[in-house]
Amino acid sequence: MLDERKLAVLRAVVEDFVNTNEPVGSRALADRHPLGVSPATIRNDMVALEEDGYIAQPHTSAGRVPTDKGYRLFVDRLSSVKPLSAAERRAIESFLGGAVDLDEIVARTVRLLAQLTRQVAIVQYPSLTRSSVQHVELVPLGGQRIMMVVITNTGRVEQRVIDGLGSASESVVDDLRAMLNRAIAGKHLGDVPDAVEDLPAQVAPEDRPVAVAVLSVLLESLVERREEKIVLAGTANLAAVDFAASLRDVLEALEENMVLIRLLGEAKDPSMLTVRIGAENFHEGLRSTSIVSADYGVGNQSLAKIGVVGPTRMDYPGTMGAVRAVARYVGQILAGQ
Amino acid sequence: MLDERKLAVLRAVVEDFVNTNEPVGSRALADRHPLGVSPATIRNDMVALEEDGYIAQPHTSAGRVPTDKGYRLFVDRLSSVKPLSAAERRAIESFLGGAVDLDEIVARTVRLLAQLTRQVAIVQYPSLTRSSVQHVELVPLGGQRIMMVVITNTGRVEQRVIDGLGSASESVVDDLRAMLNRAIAGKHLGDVPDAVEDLPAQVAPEDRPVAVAVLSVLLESLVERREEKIVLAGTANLAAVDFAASLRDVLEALEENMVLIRLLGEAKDPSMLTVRIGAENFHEGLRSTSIVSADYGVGNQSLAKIGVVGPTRMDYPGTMGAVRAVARYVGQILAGQ
DNA sequence: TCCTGGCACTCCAAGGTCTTTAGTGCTAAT
DNA sequence: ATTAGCACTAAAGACCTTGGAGTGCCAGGA
Repeated sequence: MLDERKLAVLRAVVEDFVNTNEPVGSRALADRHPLGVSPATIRNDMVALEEDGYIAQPHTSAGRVPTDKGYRLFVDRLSSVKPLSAAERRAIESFLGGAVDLDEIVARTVRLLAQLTRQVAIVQYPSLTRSSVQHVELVPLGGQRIMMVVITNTGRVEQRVIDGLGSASESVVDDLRAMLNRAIAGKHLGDVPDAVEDLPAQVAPEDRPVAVAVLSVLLESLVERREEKIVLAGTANLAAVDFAASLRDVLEALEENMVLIRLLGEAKDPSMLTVRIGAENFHEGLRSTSIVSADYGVGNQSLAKIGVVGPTRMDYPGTMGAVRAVARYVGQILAGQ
Repeated sequence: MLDERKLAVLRAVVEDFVNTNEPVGSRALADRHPLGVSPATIRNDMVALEEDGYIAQPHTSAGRVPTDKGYRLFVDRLSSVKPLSAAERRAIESFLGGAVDLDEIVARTVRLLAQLTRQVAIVQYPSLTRSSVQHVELVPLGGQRIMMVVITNTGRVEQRVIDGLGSASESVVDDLRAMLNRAIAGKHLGDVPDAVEDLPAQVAPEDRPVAVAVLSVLLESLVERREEKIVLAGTANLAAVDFAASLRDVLEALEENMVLIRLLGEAKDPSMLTVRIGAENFHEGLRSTSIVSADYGVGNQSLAKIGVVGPTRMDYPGTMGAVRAVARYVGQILAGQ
């Protein structure tokens, strides 16, 4: 049904359309690609490709444009991830190298990815749920308040103020802190609830309310609150593109963090590049965009995702190469920290 | 030179142009505003206003459009800040009320402001330099590393990993922590350098390298590093506007945090509303935008700024009202925390 | 059987002309 | 000082024409 040459034609259509942003005709194809056949033959192939839904005509007597299905086939079978140039790799290394803390690593990563791809980049903070507790700190503030700071092994810091405690003497706080750290330091966040379950029983009855309050805030902030932070960059790159949907819809979708998190999260194959094309994205406003995402992490452990959002008409090999490379470097940097 | 009526004409021109986004002519003005004179008279006034540079014609035989200078006069003398409706005030209160920590207060504030004004909102995190130290925590990590966490009285938390220390026994860290807190807890950040100057002399000679390393990181992260965090929301609202400069330029400017910080920082009169119109903004990409900003803080102390970026053709009274109201509420919320 | 050159056909995009329309500036009268 | 009237202007829209890129199909050739 689809012989070698028809696939070559589809590949050529995608490549040319990505370059020029104009429907590509049979003559132009024959000129620019060494297909070895005449425009008339290409036309016949195009009819077949169109019947199968891989390309479409904006109107009679215009050239052809790839459909979502066409891009999908291109990504799956007709292209390979394009490795970065040596210069680009060096740029990544030097740019990410100077970061001093997690915030800065993330901030630099997202800007770097936006710059490399000339599209919108998304970076998710290392997930809380997959990391483990490095240390818990309790700091008595003035009044009857305590600040709790939890540090994870990925360098993330969560803080929360606990209010409305009656008595909270220094020594009680000290005891609690020591007890907490004994119980959960090094533990996976998922295991924290079990680990602290019987702690209240171990404190003196009069201090139990304080302990309970602290624990409930701890659990709430670490486990129940699934909110995962993400950062964007490169939205200005959208202005250059003209979308089928309005630019406004796209920008709106990008501001809804929950949508983005869900999109990134729906990667098919963990630890691999995932590409979602056009209507494959469930969100209305992103119908005319594609998303290339990847996991990053330390060793085999995936911590979170990074990704790029651009028009369906994007340079898939290049974008995929950039995303994969940046994901790897971030993993290395995090491992080194 | 500019009598009452000419000012009334200017006010009417601004208001109509903001509403319709089309050059406004003398007939339309006479119809929609009770100026009590004929179009011909209005035309005469317009000539005077144009000679003085308050309005301009896109081309001969078009209506008039306010210039930056015209908007400036409008803001300074012809309009008053429009207070929010009761419903809006209630919305603010309930929306900001549910925030649990500083991050969430800021995130909610910026989204709220974007929604109220239908423009791009900017919120700056409470400045480090103006707050004081609540507590310093040192946490020994694995290896030879220490994590330092500084908590300020505004609820902000700065963390940093200190690496490459030779010896760092538990007791040394404990001593250092106690000493540090004695020296700087409660102190203004600006006073920290003086306060810690002679600390190294107080520790045992063999521990001095550790102390010096910790102090240098502390100073670096608190004082030298002036980077102030800001958050944006509502960029999608820009899509509806058509700018003289390209949308891309505006989006690019908005991604440069340092530019925004500088813009917010250049408020003329602290603790008051500041409006910068069009070319008054030094940044190229923001030549066709205006910025309304205000300080927020606790009591008389200004902690940081919030602001709104929109087209010069914006509803100044309404925007100013929203910015002022939100600034006040954020101050209250922070005070309550 | 597959490929190719040729040809008639289609549709869009660009350019040109004309008309309409909103608005102006000026002048003379009130 | 204000106004009515009028001639004038420039942009915006409607309409037409033209050119070109591209297609589909057919008949002939390898």
